[in-house]
Amino acid sequence: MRISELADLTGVSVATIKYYVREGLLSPGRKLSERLADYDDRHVRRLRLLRVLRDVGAVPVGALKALVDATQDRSATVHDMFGKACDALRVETAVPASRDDHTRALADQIVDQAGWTKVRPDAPERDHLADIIKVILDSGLSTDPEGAAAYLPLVDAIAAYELDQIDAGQDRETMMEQMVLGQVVLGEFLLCLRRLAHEHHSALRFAERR
Amino acid sequence: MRISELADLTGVSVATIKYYVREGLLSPGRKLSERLADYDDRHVRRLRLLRVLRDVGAVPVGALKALVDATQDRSATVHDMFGKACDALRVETAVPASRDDHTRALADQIVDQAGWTKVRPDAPERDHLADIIKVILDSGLSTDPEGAAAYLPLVDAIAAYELDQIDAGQDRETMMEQMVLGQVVLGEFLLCLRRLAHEHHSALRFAERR
DNA sequence: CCTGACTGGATAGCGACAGTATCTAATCTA
DNA sequence: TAGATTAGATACTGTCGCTATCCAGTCAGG
Repeated sequence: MRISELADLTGVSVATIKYYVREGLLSPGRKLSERLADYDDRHVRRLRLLRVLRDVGAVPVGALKALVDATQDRSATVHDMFGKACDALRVETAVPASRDDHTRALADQIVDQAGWTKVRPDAPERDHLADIIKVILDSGLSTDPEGAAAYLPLVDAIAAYELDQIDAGQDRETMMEQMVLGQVVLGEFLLCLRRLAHEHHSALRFAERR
Repeated sequence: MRISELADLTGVSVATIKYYVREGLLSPGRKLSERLADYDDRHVRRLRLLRVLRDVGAVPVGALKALVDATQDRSATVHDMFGKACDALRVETAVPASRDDHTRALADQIVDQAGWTKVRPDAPERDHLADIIKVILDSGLSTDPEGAAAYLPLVDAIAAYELDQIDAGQDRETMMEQMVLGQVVLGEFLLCLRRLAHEHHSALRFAERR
């Protein structure tokens, strides 16, 4: 199919498609001649995926590039690929405070306590967790620092459920797609449900309070 | 205190403080004279809060303004105020697709099933949930549309725990602060834990797979 | 009293980001 | 053969969240 059809089919403008090709998010079409290339349904799929990630998850274009690159490396295991996806999808929280050994230790302790033995000891996510813990402690949010424990089984159940949804029988590109969509869209789903639950529980507690 | 002290204390530049005052995120200092105003520790608190919301949650300045405005309305109940906070903190997912009655019905059904009876029938979050459900269905993410049911008790437990952390004995501004911090920072915490859990469970399932 | 640093307020500018638009020369299609 | 379309390059736009500059008035130290 030609580029204009691809644009019509996906609702993405021709200019944007060209931009994505330039940025390496989308492979160029198969060249038929100097001024004509052919796009197939793999392009349609990819483009739809990219749009969902941007529209729903506001994933920056640079992160999308990292995701594409991770899929490309065919020597890595699926798990390595997923690890790179997690790294790319983590929003860089700008916490300029210097690294803090204490909170980092707390973070490791939480991972330990959750029983997530397979998390790389050098996973960047651990530092990120430490940063967030630092913010929580600094802002006096948690009177009970062990309260995190309450989250762990719940989060574990959610993550296990989501991973079970991924069909191991598919090719790696499809699996990556499911992983990334799960991470972003179901993450949004989760936060949305949580806001609704907040509204309900806040009503139970504070409806009368002025 | 003078503006330069406020800046030093919070690590926010004088120019940025002026910008926040312009945008209505921060009240102007108490005027001592034509060219001098006094800032107190309420300004320090507010400023620290604003920075956390921006640095950790990437909350847009416009949403921060909505939050401040919601706190200002002293006639509303605490619950109304929290409702406005939820509205402001929802990232506008650009799903240009037309509203869909079917997914909206599904959304209402989920809220129902969760037992969140106190959620306003016209809560904007319901539409947002409908949009996300539409994306989930369109992208063929969920083979099992009832799978959402698995999330509900977990999310409910998390939200209930978080609301219980809010100290009803405080003034409304402090309660709002706790609510908003909980929403944003603990939301980030939750997603961070989830990514770690994803890494663990992905290792269990796909470590060998190439 | 003088001088230089600082202030509130207004306005203009900047850099990153995510596209858009324009142009060119070639090529396809009616 | 004429009008539309294309790949590719380059330049432009609009939004966001600050920054920088300017102004004139004021304060604090010597």
